[in-house]
Amino acid sequence: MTTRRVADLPKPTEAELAILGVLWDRGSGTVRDVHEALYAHEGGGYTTALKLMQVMHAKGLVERDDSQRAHVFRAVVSKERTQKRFLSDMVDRVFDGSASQLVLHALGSQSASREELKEIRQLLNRLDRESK
Amino acid sequence: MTTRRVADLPKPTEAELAILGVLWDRGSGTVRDVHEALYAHEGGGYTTALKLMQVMHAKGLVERDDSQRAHVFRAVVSKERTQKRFLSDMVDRVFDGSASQLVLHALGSQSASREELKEIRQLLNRLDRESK
DNA sequence: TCCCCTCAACGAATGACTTCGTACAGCATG
DNA sequence: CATGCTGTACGAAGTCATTCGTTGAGGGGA
Repeated sequence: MTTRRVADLPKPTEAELAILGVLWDRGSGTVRDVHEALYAHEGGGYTTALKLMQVMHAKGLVERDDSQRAHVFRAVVSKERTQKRFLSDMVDRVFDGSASQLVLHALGSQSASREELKEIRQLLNRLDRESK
Repeated sequence: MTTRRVADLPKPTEAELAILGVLWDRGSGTVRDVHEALYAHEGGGYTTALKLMQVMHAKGLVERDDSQRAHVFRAVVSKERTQKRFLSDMVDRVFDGSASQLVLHALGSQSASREELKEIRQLLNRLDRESK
């Protein structure tokens, strides 16, 4: 396996997702960056972070610039695309394929600010118009 | 481990969730019921379903009536509670804790019927009123 | 009674994810 | 050059989820 279409990339695991989160925030990062952001303060070993990132690279989830001694990693998949991926997986597996059921649960149980509610309402209006 | 508070129940795995889905639909079911609903048509073995349900029973996810020769299983956790659980896990892990970000993604990428949109709007109105 | 069918129990094998120990390379400093 | 620091590579071990084969119990029918 040398290359892989983006659509084929495996779903990130728990630990991989946390690492992607750091890379999305920073744009890019070394193993040390990730280790300090995620593992250092709770005793996680440096090589644990390293190994995970090597695995992620093998899977194609991250790309690596090894022109520096400390290799620089960058996420291959965008945050939005990954969020969408997780979302539709969950709609299928947990909400019987009904996204609006999920939305109702999410709105009902979690808190949203007034601005967020406004934003949701605007999207709702647009959807309403489009579905005419 | 003999008993366990509901709140402590482990998050169902992929396969466990599918089995819970059958039990939620039917109210209860035997291993054979579950096997036929999920595994039979794709060549999955009977003992695979059995083992999974034994594991689920050991974890406390299902209860078992063994007064009949074919034990009858029933979900311990409700569908709604489980949906909520998965939802908030995902909000934390994938959407940086923002439920409304998740809602926006879900509304944007998935389809919803007009009735569903209406229902969402009503909930939105109520939330808006309450946040005053 | 004897055989067959359905069932639960159990253990083994596999594969994925995670964690960590060890080895080794490059570089700077004394 | 020797030492120490920072880095990558690699493999082993542990855990968990999943799948399946085998065994044995129990009940019904020939």
